[in-house]
Amino acid sequence: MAYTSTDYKEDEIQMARFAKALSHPARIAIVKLLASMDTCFCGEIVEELPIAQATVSQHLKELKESGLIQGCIEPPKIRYCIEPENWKKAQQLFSNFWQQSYLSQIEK
Amino acid sequence: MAYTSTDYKEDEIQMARFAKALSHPARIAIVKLLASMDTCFCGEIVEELPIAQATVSQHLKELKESGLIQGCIEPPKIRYCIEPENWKKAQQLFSNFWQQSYLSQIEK
DNA sequence: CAAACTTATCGTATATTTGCGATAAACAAT
DNA sequence: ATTGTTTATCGCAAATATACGATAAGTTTG
Repeated sequence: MAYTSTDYKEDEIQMARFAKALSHPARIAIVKLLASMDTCFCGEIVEELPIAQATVSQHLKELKESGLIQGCIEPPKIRYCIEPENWKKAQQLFSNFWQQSYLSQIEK
Repeated sequence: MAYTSTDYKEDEIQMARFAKALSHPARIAIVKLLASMDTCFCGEIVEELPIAQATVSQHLKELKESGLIQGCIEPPKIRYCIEPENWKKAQQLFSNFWQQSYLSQIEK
């Protein structure tokens, strides 16, 4: 990334990171799968999606780097699940973001 | 975009579109500005951000294309504001998304 | 009409993303 | 030890995104 906290607020950068992680349908689908199944293996995800294993692995890597999910090794597989701390943080950032609108004031 | 609704659910594609629109700090900052000020002119946005006018215009275009904001011509300026319908739609998509997690069940 | 003002678009350079096949790495089972 | 299973990484091609200066397009004002 080219920008720094000198350019933008730390919260804005963090929220943009989460948003970027969710900016592809495959990653949305992956996270929804994890959120609904509690946990699952990479292989199960590959079966659900219309893309190759290598590509799924790449999307998983990005989601891990965003902090939204984590993977624990359970030889010979890897079990993926939501990362609770960052999940909550993201939830809050987005919740505040949407409600910040003057529209939200009108609705209430 | 290369993918279709054959590959992913329409909601996932739509949510990814909104997320993509918010995947850059500059665009987050712009939308926050619009949400807080109710409406404002392009020029005011340019003054707030650490990027050139041409770049701001490009970000505004992307936000418009995502449907999150709209611009009405008020010669010689252009007044930008949140697009209420899509804002609400995005708000709902994200709200459902975050709450879908098993974590949300635990919290309640 | 000319000059000033506001915003969009063009052209271009660079960086990042997406997708895949091929292959490696790590471990289990035989 | 060899084989099979599972996931990550490499290397590559194509597409998209980011940023900016220069310039155009539209409108107002002098």
